[in-house]
Amino acid sequence: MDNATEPGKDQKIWQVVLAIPPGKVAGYGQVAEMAGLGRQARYIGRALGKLPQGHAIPWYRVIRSNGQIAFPQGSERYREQVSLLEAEGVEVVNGRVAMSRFQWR
DNA sequence: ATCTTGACTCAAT
DNA sequence: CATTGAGCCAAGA
Repeated sequence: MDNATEPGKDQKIWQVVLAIPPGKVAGYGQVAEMAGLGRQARYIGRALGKLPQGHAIPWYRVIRSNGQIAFPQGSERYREQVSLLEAEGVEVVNGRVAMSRFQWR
C-alpha cells in the first residue's frame, strides 16, 4: 500500500463541511477532528482555499473555534462569508457568530 | 533538507 | 477584551 499522502484528505474535509446543515456553523478544529485529521485545523483552511471555482462546498459555514470569522473584518472574503451566513439565517455580529449557532449537535 | 508562512487553538499575562 | 508565546502540521520557496 502506498504510504504517500492519501489522495482523499481534501475530499474527506469537503464531505464533513457538506454535512453541516444550513443555519449552523462549525469550527476548523472541529471539522478537522470529524474528518479524522486530528489537530490539522489549519489544513482545513488550506483545503478550502484550494477549492476550485464551481464547487458546492459551503466553506462559509466553517469558522474559528471561538465563533469568529477567519478573515479580518471589512475584507472582501469576510463580507462574502457574512452575507452567505446571514442568507441562511445565521446572525453575525461584529465578525462573530452566536455560540448557539455553533455546532449542530 | 531548511526556513517561512498560514482561512488554527490554547493558555498565560 | 488585547497581546504574546508556544504548539501544531503541511505546503511552498
